[in-house]
Amino acid sequence: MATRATVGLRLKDHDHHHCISDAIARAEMLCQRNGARLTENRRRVLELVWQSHAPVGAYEVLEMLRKDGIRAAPPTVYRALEFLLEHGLVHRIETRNAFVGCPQPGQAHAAQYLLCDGCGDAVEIEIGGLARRIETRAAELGFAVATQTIEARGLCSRCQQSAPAGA
Amino acid sequence: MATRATVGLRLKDHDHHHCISDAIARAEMLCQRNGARLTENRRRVLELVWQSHAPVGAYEVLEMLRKDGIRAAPPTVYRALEFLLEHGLVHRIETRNAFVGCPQPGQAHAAQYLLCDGCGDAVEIEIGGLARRIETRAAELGFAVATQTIEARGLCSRCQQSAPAGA
DNA sequence: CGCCATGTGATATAAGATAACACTATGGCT
DNA sequence: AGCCATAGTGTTATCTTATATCACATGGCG
Repeated sequence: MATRATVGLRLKDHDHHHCISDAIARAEMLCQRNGARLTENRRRVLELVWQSHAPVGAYEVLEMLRKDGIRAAPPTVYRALEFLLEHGLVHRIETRNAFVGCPQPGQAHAAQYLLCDGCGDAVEIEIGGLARRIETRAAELGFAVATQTIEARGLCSRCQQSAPAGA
Repeated sequence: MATRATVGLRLKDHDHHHCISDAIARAEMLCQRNGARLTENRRRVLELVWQSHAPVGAYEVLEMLRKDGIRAAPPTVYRALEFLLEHGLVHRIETRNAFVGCPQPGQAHAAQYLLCDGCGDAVEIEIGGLARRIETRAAELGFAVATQTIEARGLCSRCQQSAPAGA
C-alpha cells in the first residue's frame, strides 16, 4: 500500500516546514487562550498530521510515532486526535477515515474539502453561503443541523494533467 | 449498543411495507432495463437495507441474514452492497459506515442527506444547484469533481421535541 | 497530606472491510 | 445435448480502523 502520508507532499511548491511551524504556533496560541493543554503527545501528533496536505490515517500517525522512537499504542493516537478535533486543530475526512490539519483553527467554520484521488491532497475551502443554504433547507423540513460533512472527490489540476483522458 | 437497524422504524407514520415493496419493484425494473441480475442474495440484502429509513451497517445486514437462516459471511454482504451501490439502489452514508436505500434509483443525482442523531433516520434531499455550486467553485480552482458526499447531522423535528433544550 | 481531575500506558477486543481461492450457476454457442 | 466463458457464490483468513478497560502518573487545591 502506498504510504498515504507522503503521497501528497509538495515540498517543491512551497516551504512546507513553514506550514508545520505555523500550525504549531497557531495551536499553541489557541490552547493558551482556551486553557487547554497542548501536551507533548498532542503536539507531536499535530505535527505528524501536518507532515503533508493529504489526510493521514490514525495508524499511519502511529507508525510515524514509532519510527521516531516513541512507544505508542492506538489509544494514544486516537486520544490525541480527539483532543485536536475538539479544538478544531484537525478535521476528520470521512470518506478516507483520515485526519488533516485545519489551516484556520479557532474560527468557527463549516468547511468543505476537495480531495484529490491522484495525489491524495486535501484542500479546505469555504463556499460562501453553502452551509447556510443547507441549514435553511433542513430547517424547512424541521431538521436542526448540528454538523455538516461536505467532501468532493476528484482530481486536482496537476493530477488531471499527469493522468489525462482514458487513463 | 442500540440496534441501529430498528431505531428509525416509523411503522406508525406510514405503511413501511409499501416502501420496501416499492423499492424492490423499482430495483427489478431497473435491473431488467440495465441487463443486471438482481439475484436472490442481492434482492434479500436490498430488502434488509430497506427495513428502516435508518442507514444499516453491513454487519447488521449480515446478522439479519443469519437470523433468516441464511449462512453468510461478510464478503457475501459486501458484494451484494457493492452491486447495489453500483446500480444506485443504495447509498453509502460515510459518517456512519452504513448503507441506506435510495428512493430514486436510476435517475442520476447528487443527493444530500439529513441524518438524525436521535432516531437514526436518513432523509435524502436534493438542494437545487448545490452540487453545481460546488463543482463550479472547484473548477475555478482547477479541480475536477467526480463524486460529492454531503451529509448533515442533527435532529429531526420529532427528536427535537422528545429531547428538548439542555438534555 | 488526601483528594480529585486530567492525562497517559498497556492489553485486549470490537467493528468494518477485503484478499484469495475454490466452486457453482447461467447463458451463448456449436 | 455438450462445451465454454463469465458472473456469482461460499469459505477462510486477514487487514484496517476504532474503543473499552484498568492501572498508573501528575498536578492543582482543599
